Amino acid sequence: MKRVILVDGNNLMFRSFYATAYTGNIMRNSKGFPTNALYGFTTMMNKILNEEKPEYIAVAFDIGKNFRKEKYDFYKEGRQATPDDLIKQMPVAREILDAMGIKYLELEPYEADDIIGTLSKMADLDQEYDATIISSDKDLLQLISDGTDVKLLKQTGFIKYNPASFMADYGIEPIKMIDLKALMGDASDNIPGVKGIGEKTALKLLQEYGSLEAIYENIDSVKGKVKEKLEVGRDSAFMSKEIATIYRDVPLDIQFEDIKYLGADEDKLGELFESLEFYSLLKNFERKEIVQDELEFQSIQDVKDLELGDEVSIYIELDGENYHKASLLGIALSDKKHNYFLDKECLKDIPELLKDKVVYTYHAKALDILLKRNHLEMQPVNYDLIIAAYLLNGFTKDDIAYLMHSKNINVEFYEVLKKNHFNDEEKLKKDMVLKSRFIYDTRDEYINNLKVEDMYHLFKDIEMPLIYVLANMEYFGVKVDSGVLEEIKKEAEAKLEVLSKEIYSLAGMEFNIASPKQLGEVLFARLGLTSGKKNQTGYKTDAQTLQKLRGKHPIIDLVLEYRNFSKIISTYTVSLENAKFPDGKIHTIFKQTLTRTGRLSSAEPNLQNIPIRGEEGRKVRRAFLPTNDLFLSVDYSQIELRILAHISGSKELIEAFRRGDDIHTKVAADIYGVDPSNVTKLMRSTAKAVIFGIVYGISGFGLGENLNISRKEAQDFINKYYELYPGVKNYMDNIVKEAYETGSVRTLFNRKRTIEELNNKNYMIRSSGERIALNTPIQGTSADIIKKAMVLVYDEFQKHGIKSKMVLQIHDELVIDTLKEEEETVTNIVRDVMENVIKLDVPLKVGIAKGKDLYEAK
DNA sequence: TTAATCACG
DNA sequence: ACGTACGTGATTAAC
Repeated sequence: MKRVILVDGNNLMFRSFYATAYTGNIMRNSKGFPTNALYGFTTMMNKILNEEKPEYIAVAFDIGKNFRKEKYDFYKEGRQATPDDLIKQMPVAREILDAMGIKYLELEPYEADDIIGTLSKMADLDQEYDATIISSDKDLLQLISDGTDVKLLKQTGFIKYNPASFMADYGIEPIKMIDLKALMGDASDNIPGVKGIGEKTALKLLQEYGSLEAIYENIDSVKGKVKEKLEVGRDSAFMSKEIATIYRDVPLDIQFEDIKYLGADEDKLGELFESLEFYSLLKNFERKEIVQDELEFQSIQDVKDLELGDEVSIYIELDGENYHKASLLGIALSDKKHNYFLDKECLKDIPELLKDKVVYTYHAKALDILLKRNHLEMQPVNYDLIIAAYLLNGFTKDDIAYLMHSKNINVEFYEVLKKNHFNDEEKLKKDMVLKSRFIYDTRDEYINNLKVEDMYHLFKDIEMPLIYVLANMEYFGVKVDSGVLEEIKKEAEAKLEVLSKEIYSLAGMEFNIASPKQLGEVLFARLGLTSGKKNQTGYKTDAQTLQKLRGKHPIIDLVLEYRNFSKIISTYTVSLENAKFPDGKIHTIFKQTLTRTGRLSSAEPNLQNIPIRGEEGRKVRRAFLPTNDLFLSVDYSQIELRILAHISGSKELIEAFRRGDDIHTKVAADIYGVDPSNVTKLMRSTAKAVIFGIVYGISGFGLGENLNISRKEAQDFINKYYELYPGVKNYMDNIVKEAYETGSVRTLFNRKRTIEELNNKNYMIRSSGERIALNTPIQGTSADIIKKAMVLVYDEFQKHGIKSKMVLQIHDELVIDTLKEEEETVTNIVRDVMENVIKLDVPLKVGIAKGKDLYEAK
């Protein structure tokens, strides 16, 4: 028996497209070509090849005119037009199939269904062949027969139907699907059926009479309303049957031998995947080199051989993404006329070579840290492409290859380079000089775009100098005491041991407490606790859910405690220890070009989420020690709310801040209508939640969930707040309106964020866009402010010869590793700079803490 | 690789 | 009728 796989290509493409399109940001390659449907389609085809191992396979598509539509113009009427982004991908699907060695079939004026029906008929007639149809379209179920089964794709997985299993599910023969549709119609194809007859009645009728024809032959034995409806809808029923019937004699003129699976042409497929940027799919096979652009350049061993103009671009390539430990592979330089590749030994000459020149680069922070690691020092560069590109487009990935591809210059992506080509010196050189050339050649354009977008000041006076502030912070690092970490770990492990024993005994079995799946089973199936919401994989067991179950069973508290300690062990002892460098310090990477709001992020390891809220976790902070004498921590007090007060112009909020009120207490007093002195802790924390919720664009429902109160009560709080602070409500309405009009929002420093979500037709995504519009100017302005403060603090330190070092930024807080003798000066500088960095309608206030470790400095 | 969870502002 | 708070990074389980 030979197996034939028949794939509904149109169906697969639509499915893949809509599976991801709803998020609003569909997947595209660096040239902006949409690739989401193709990606899903390709993985699906790979899966089919792996699972089915077909000898014969064909993929059917719709094309051109459609005979059903020609005859009945209401057919598929009212359907949304196929999105352009999907149409564009359709021809490429065919190219992919060609490269995969899979035949595709299409013939005007037939639909994919008809082509599949024709081939399955061939299989039905030929004893030697069995067909399997793959689609998520139920219409194809009518083709099920002894020789044809259907793999019906579901959201996850599939159901395989043969005549028996179909009968078991539907209670009718597969071919009767047509009659079923003739009766009940099909809204998506706009097939009318019989008005008033739905699936239930239709199935009953068919089970009783066998077919549409038989029903009408015996129409007199049908009773009541149903009979009336059938009589009225007679013509419509027969016409619907005609439309719903798959045509099985499409003149394709092919044999099964014509659709033999040939296997992939890997070179061709590789090229396609390259251009689509499907790197995960490329990993599976060796490829031919991509055709790449070339450039004339000189390879240099001795810098004496260089001739450089006044403006120079430099690009370095490292053998890893963490520039605190990666090694240099080479250096590329370009000026107006020349391109050079310099051996890595030339690094030592770079500072002198570039002295007093105007220097451009890509990722100046990595360059600066590389130099520092080699005990070299260079003047700040004048222009960093990575920063410019990020400010102009928040989606920019941090690989220059993406920028270059978007301008049709084909260099290897870093991910691929790292995997395959670090040893290929010639290739490395060629790519690197292309990169330095690109930096040089596009500089004016980027600068100009920044000016056009009113972000040149932000670029030049904040982000560019900040590069060096961050480089110094990262390079100086934070000392970590392994002994303290080890102690915390031991203690936590001991707790875990006890806790797990108790948990096992309460559960009556041993299981992996760290597995949400197993834990859910134990809590809700075994112990019978009333389960709350479910997630994709089963029961929700997160802390919020478990909190609500406290008191219902002793195991809950133990599980919460278990989670607490295991988090401390894994994330805050073991991995922090692993992150230590030979100098006994941690050197994080502050990512300057990642977040959509303008904040920094910290990684490898993240030093912006060291525990503080819980006492057990907070102890981890004892392990963070100053290299100098003490830590000074200065944090903005309620900066986001002050910014809200300023940009909304809310009179009430501004006055409250000017008076120096405790804002949460003040709002609580207003909301509850009591005197501030009578505000309870609960009232204050409720008010705090309301205020934060407002900043995030929360709904009554969300606030209710959060505070564990009814949606109505929560909504009342929100309404009350709007009533008391009309300026805030006004701001919210205006900023959303403005965002819809311009497609973007800006911070006080003009940082721009485009919000594509606002154009989405999905309500949920659009709402999310509105919340982003609301929140970004606030969060982003706060980020701008502290960034500017960091630059100024750094400058002041230099000016006064301060040896204390800024080491951490945690969004609204700066931590300074301070020398005892500089304590007072440093405190004054940091406070003054932070509070006076910008004049708002409300004062900026900071809180100050000091200590011998990070635990105390808070 | 993805989903769930939890740490921070 | 819908689905429900902004911005991050790291670990683990499970596929």
